[in-house]
Amino acid sequence: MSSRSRVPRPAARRLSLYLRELKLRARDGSATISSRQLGEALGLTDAQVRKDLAHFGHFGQPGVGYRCVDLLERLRMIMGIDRAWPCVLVGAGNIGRALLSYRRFEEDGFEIKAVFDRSRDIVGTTIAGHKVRPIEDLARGVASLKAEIGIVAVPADAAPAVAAMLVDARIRGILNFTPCRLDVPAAICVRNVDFSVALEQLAFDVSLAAAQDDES
Amino acid sequence: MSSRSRVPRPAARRLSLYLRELKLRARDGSATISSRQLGEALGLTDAQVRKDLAHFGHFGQPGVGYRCVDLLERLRMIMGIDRAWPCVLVGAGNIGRALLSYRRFEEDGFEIKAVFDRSRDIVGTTIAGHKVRPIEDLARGVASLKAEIGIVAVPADAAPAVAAMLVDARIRGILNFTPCRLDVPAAICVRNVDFSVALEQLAFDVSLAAAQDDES
DNA sequence: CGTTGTGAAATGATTCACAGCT
DNA sequence: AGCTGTGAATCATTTCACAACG
Repeated sequence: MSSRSRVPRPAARRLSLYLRELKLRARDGSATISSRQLGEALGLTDAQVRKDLAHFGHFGQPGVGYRCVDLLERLRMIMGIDRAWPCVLVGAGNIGRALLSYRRFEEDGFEIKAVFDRSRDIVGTTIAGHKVRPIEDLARGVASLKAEIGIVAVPADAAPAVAAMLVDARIRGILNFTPCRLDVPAAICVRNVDFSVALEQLAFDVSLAAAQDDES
Repeated sequence: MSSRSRVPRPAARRLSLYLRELKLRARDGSATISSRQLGEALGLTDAQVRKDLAHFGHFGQPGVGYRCVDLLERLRMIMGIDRAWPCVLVGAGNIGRALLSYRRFEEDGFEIKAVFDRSRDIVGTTIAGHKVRPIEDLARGVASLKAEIGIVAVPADAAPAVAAMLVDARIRGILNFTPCRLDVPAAICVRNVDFSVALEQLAFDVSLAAAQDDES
């Protein structure tokens, strides 16, 4: 489809939020939703919702709004999640285990096809139905499963090596749960989920809110 | 300190990134770091680093750069993490367990002071040194521990009720691991960590990268 | 009516470029 | 020399406001 180079990045990132709200509405049986309703649910203005969606096509009906199920399906196509995304997980520690038990991924086509760990104690055990394989099998596993996304949930010190292995294995994207900045070729997408950063930013927000309280 | 209303939000969010890199440099024994080095490590331009930091004060020395330990301490003050932040965790499932074992929080002054769950099977057990308490004790616990941050790691259906309880308990900030948008008064800060959203955005990025490959 | 889609205006953020300091 | 801090210029995003539509 058309050139998405002109789509503002913030707009592209909000698509997941629209998707989530639409799933809820569709499940609740709403036939349509207006940009105002969608915006209200997400803390955005109606104009922003319309402009965001308009970057990708003409999905709405004047006087009516957007048909939930329709828009849902269109967004899935646009985001590339109208198909299965085979994933591999590296690291079967606490975070890895939590991810394996997190059923919500599968709803969206993300399926953890294999789990790898370096610890001899963990390799061979089964966690939430997944047998843990030795890290040495990673490249072969990625290739044979045609996995495109790698989830890194290892201790920080192992992260660079794991990232390098995933790159060698021709992975396309990495979801990084370690606090390291992974140094990978530009063609490989990385998204970081850092709990400490999230907590710090929250503390910052709370501090600022407290400072504003004091002012008034 | 001065009015921070004019600090761009993106700049404020990058402070955590600067902090993380500075910790590394300080640990490695670097005395100073230039805006260019800091930017390179984080994928930003030197000008942006300087402008970001200049929003909060004059921390650098022309011809030299920034003294790592100094800047580290200043950033901690600015972000409000130069003190302890007592936290409570609600939900002792897989994610909650992972968080309890995540030692990195404590390094930064975030300490989980109490854990609550609604399941009779889990209440009373001890996880990573924390005894799990019944959810009914939440309000009392928050008050007696003077907890300011609540971490929500419960199933999605329980999230709204838990958020309401935390609000009633006079919490200041919520770190939300559920895929729900929590509806709380404006004075209460919420930061969401949604694994599915992260995966979706990653898949989107990968799709776009693939589309660009095809073009060329 | 109410709602979308969209140019135009306003706001916000980043980059540039350089004076001034060490 | 090397580097910071910053006004000015550029670039990006959001909001406004309204014509066109069902």
